Amino acid sequence: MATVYDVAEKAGVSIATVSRVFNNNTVSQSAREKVTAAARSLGYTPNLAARSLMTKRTDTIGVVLPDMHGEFFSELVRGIDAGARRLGLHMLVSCSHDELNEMAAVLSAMQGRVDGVIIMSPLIAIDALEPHIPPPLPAVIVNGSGGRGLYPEVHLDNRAGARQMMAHLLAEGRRDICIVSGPPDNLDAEQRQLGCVEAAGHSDCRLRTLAGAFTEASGYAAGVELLAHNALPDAVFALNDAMAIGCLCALAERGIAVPEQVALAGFDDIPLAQYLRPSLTTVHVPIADLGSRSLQRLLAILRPGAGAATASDVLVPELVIRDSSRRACAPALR
Amino acid sequence: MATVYDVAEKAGVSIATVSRVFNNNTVSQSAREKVTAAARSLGYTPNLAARSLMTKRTDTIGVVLPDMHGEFFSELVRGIDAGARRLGLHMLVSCSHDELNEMAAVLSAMQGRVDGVIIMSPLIAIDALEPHIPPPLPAVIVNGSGGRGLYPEVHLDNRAGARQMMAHLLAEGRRDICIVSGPPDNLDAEQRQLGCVEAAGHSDCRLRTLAGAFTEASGYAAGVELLAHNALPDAVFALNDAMAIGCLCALAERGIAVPEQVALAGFDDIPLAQYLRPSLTTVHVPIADLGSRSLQRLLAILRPGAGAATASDVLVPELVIRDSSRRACAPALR
DNA sequence: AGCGGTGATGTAAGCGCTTACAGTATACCG
DNA sequence: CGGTATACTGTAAGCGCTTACATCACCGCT
Repeated sequence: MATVYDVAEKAGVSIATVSRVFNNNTVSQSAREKVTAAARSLGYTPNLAARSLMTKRTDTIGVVLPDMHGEFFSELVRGIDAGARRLGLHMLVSCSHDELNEMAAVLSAMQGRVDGVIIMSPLIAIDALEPHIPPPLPAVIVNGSGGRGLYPEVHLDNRAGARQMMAHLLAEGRRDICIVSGPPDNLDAEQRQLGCVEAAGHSDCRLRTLAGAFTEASGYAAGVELLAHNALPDAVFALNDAMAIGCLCALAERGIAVPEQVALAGFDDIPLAQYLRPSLTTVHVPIADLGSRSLQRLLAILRPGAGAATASDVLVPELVIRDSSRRACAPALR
Repeated sequence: MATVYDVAEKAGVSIATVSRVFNNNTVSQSAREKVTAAARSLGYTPNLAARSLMTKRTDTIGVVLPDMHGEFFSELVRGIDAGARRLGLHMLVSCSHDELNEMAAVLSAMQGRVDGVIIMSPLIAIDALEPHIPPPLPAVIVNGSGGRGLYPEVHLDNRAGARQMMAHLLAEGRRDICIVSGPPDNLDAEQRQLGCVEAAGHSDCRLRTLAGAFTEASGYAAGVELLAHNALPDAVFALNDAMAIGCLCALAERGIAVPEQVALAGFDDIPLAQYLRPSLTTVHVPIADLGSRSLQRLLAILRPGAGAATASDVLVPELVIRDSSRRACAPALR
C-alpha cells in the first residue's frame, strides 16, 4: 500500500503537503493537482489507523442492541444509518443478548473503535449498566430506565401510547379488557402496562392481564388460554403487534369474530399491521425517528456547538385505528 | 488515557513486557500479575488505532447491504454477528440503497476500517460492482450474479425453491397459476421466476405473471388486479411473503376463500407466515445461515488454514406446506 | 569451569499519519 | 527600499503500539 511518502515523492512535494491535500487545508492549486494525480496513479488511500492515532477520532459510532430479531431493530439501525451517512460517520453494530456481561464486553471492546455509542437496552436497568460504560466513551441511551442522568436518554412515551389505546377502546364501549403483557422486566412492556392501568383507573372497566413475551407464539398461547376459560373479554390489547397477530390467529381458528365479538389491538404498527384481516388497530411507534434522534443527541456531545439542539427526548407514539377494534361498522374496502 | 508507558512505569517493567501481557506472549507469572494490576488501577485499555497501525489488522469486518428494510436484513446481520462475536470480530454495517455510486463510496470508505467485507447486492450485477471493490480488500458476495469468479460467492438456490413450490402446487392439482413477480432486475426475483417457468415447462399448466415489487402494497395491488379481471387462477404464487400477505388481504376483502377457491403461496418463510389465517405455504430461506456461511467464506480468506473449508456455497431452501395451499382438507387446529 | 540452550526481559526502530513551528517567497505598505 | 503581513511549504516530532534483536540470568551438561 502506498503511503504519504510515496505520494509526496511522486508529486515532488513534502509529506505535509500531501496530508494537507487530504485534509482540506490551505494548499496551492498547483500542488493540490500534482498530489491528487500522484495519489490516484498510486492508488493511495490514507491509512485510517494512523490518522486516528493522531486525531483521536474514528468517525465511527457504535450501536449496541439487545438483539437483532425482528423489524424493530432493523428500523432503528436504519434510522441511525441514514443520519450517520450524511455526516460521514460509520456504524459499528453489536448485540448484547440482553445480558449484562455481554453488554460490558461489547462496550469495552468498542472502546477505541468508536467516538461514541448508542445503547438500547430495554431489559437491563441503566444503573446496573452505567458502571460498565467506559468513562471516556460518550453514550446515549435509548429507551432505558433508571438512569441517574449521567447519559442523555431518548425515550418513547410508551405510557402515553397505551393510555391512548385504552381511551379508544373505552370510547368504543369496551369494558372488559384483557391485556397480553410483555416479558418480565422489559421496560417497554412495563411502561405500556402502566399506561393501561392508569387509563383503566379513571373508568369503570374491568382489566385483566395475561402473560406474554412479545412473540407471536406467546400471543397465540394467550389467545388459546382466553378461549379455554370460556371467559371472552370485550377487547384484547396485546402490548405489541407480534403478539396481537398470534392472538388473532388463535381467535380465528376458534371462529371468534374480530372485532364483532372481541376487539383486538396491538402496539408498534409494524408494516404488516394494515394487511391483516381485519387490519390491526395499533399504536404507531416512529422507530427510525428514535434512531435518528439518538444519533442527534450523540452528535451534540461529539461535536458541541455544531448541532441544532434537540427539542425533546421523548417521542410520542400515535394511535392508529383500523378495523380490528371498530364497533360494528361496515367492513370497509379501504 | 493511560498508555503502555504509564503501565510499564507503575509495574516496574518495560513497555515490551506490558505489550506482551496484552498479546498473550511469553511473560513470567510475576510480571504478568504486576502488569495486570497496574493496568487495572490505571484503567488502561490498549489503543486500537496504534495496534492496528502495527498489525495491519482491524478485527472488524464490513457488511454492505442494499437496505435495512424488513426482517430479511436483520436476520442476515444476525447470522453474521453471531459468528463474528465468537471470533472476536466486530461488524461495520452500511447500506448502499442499491445504488452503484453509493456502493463504491461505502466500499472505499471501509477500506482500512475493516479486514474484509461481505457484500449483498441483489440489484447491482457483480461485474459492474467488481471494479469498485478496492483490490486489497478481501470480499465475499452474497446472492449476487454475474461475477467473474474474482470473489467467492454464497448463494441461495432460489430456482430450486421456486421449482419445489411449483411442484407442490401442481401436485395439488393446480393448473392455472399466477405468479406475482419481484422488482425488475432483482436477482432473487429473476431466479425465482426462472424456477417457476422451468417447473411449468414440464407440465400442462397455464402460467401467468403479475408485476410486484416485494412489498405488501404491491402484493395487495396484484390481488386487486386479479379480481378486477374476473379471471381467478387456481393458485397464486407470490415470490415473497410480504407480497403474499398483501395479496391475501386483497382476496379476503373480496371474500375469496383461500385455499378453497385459490391456493396462495409465498417465499421466504418470515416468522409471521405461520400465524396468518390461513397459515401461509412458503419456501423457507435460511437467512441467518446465509450470513454465517458468508462469514465463514470470508474467514477462509482472512485466516487461511485456520478454517474448516466450507463444503458448498449454495444453500437450498426448503418447502413449507401450510394451510394456504392445501386442497380441501379439514381446517386443522394445528 | 566452561559451554550452549532456554526463557524472560529490555532497547529501539518503526507503523503512516497530523501538525506545530520555522522557513521561504511574494505582495503590499509607507 | 526596508518592513511586514500573507500564503504556502518543508522539517521534524510524536501519536501508542508491536516486535526484531540484543541482553542477561540460569540451567544442565561435558
